[in-house]
Amino acid sequence: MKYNIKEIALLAGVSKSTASRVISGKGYASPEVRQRVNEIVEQLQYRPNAVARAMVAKRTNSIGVIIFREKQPIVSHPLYGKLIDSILMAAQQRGYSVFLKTDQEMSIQSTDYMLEQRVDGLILISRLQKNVIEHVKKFNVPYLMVNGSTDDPEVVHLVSKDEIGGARAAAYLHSLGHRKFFILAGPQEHRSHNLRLQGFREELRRLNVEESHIHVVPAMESDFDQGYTLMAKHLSTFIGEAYSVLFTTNDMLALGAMKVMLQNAIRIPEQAAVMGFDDIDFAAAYSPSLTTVKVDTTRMGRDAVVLLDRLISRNQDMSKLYEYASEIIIRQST
Amino acid sequence: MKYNIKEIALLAGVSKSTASRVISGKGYASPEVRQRVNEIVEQLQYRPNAVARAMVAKRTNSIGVIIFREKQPIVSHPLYGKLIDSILMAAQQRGYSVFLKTDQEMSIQSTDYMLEQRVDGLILISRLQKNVIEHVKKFNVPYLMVNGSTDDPEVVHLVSKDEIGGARAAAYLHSLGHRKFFILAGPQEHRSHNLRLQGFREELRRLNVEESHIHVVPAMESDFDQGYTLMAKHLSTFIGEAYSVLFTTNDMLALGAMKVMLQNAIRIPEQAAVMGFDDIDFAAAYSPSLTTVKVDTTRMGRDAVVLLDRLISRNQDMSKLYEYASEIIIRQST
DNA sequence: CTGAAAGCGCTTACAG
DNA sequence: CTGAAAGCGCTTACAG
Repeated sequence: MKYNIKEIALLAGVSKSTASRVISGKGYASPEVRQRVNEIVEQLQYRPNAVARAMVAKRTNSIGVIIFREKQPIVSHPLYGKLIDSILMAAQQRGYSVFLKTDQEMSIQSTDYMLEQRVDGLILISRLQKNVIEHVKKFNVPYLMVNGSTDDPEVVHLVSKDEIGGARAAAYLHSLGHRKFFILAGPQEHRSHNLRLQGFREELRRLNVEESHIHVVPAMESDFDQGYTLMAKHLSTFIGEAYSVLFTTNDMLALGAMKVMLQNAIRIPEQAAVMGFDDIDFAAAYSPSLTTVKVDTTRMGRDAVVLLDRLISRNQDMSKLYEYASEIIIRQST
Repeated sequence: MKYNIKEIALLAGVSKSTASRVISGKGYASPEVRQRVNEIVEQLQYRPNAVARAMVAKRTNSIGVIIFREKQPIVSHPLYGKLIDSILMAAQQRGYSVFLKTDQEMSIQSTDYMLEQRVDGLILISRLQKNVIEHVKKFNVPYLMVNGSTDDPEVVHLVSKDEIGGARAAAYLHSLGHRKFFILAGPQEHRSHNLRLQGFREELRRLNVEESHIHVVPAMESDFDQGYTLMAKHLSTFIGEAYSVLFTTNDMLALGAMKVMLQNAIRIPEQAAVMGFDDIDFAAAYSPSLTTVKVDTTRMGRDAVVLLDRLISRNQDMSKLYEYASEIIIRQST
């Protein structure tokens, strides 16, 4: 039930070359021949072998997407899920297939695998080891980074303006009258957690908020459980020292912390306000819904594909850094 | 910077055949030759071309995964995200790359695309049109269905025991003393929503719950917003007629409905209990956390790969239907 | 407009 | 243990 072009050609009474021309749609063929071949193709449900095509074209029309992340969930993480959805959609429109891989070891191995598959380009997501970039470079395959961090000015990367987002969050909360800030700060080796915290703190400084009125609790992870655990641990401090607001460097931490607060009958936002960062779907779904800083993941995903496509086909010069504005989304928690 | 085996062979001073043998690891080669080739490979960072390999092996070592779903979110849907995570992991362990595609039109096209890529096997997820199956069959490529519905006894498919799960949910709620049941039932053309509702109702019948004490509201969608909208619309009925419990055919609907209840200061579970189905991550994260029926998506994903692998390599006879027990997870909402 | 030939980068019998 | 040859399924100049 699987035919090749030779058989199609034979049945249509033409040469492989001619069959190829009509099937691939490039090159001349008389209308009669064209029709004859197409009939056979239809009848036999012939599907050209993309592997063979890739072989001669030296192009697979596929891109590799790797998410580097230590912890499960990976794809099922709300943020990355959104990104993948958007990448898939954009890739489809441009005729790319996508190989998806997650890499918990943040190793070179998954990248190597993609390289062997001869993907036309690579989208590297999240924090990856420096040596991964070094490695990819050696093979000069087009690639770009989304939401990662690098000090290498040559790397095309898409990031959100986390520092500004953090600053805006601080300004917004300050404008609401808050003067004592409790902060849950995710892993500082992550670019975004780091910049969000920095931006937030700097803005508070600018606003002359006393250092002693800012309490930062470092989080080793950045998930719901961590938010929950940490808030449970520090709740007495939070209440005892009368902090009026909690800011976290992502939504998951905020949601986890909020759950503790709700369980302890703290009224949000009356007794304490909460603000996160990312705007994952569940920020809106939670009750009370979470005020946050929105990162436009959908757009970043789409742009990643568009840019990679440009890198692949025209290889023209383009800027290396793409920054996405973040927007404050005000909801019930503040 | 991209070499082929011919160049490696040349530099190592051996024939392509020999180089191939050491690189692929099959076939004889003297230790000295082996080392010489490996050195060159290492030095040049040679990576064999998987496309060419696939060509001769007539095997790509890749599988295609397609999620059929009308609405966004697709990958970012908590349930499917989990499934993908698990599939990715299992595929990696078995040396498969995975092509991922989402298909909003539930069409044949995405499948065709995978077929052209000559994937070794196909995992079809969620509800798909009947003609997709017909189509795939023609190409006799190994495939299986996860969480879909089919009356075709030949199709290997993995499903959860939704009917039993529904029945158990009913029995559990009844045992808590509930006698008036309000139900939000997702699209009945979906196998799982349908069976969950059926199982639930049948159990109530068995328990002699009066028909008039069961109120079923049909939902056109199965997402958070739909749960919210529907509950908002029917809240007066719910309260007015003193239903003591809400059961929904999935967690998203439950969470949406719960939000309405919380906003109307209904105390959960004191005034009204809520129970969902799926056990997505946010069921546990919500406040109050949601009692639900757990579907072991992680296991289904893993098994899907294992079974597909068997289908691909040994093609041995195997059962067609794999059912997964569902387990009640009791949390704060009941 | 059409066909024979070469080639994409590998692997795999087959001889030696 | 090693190498020459054929072949996987296509496409692409090149002649005609």
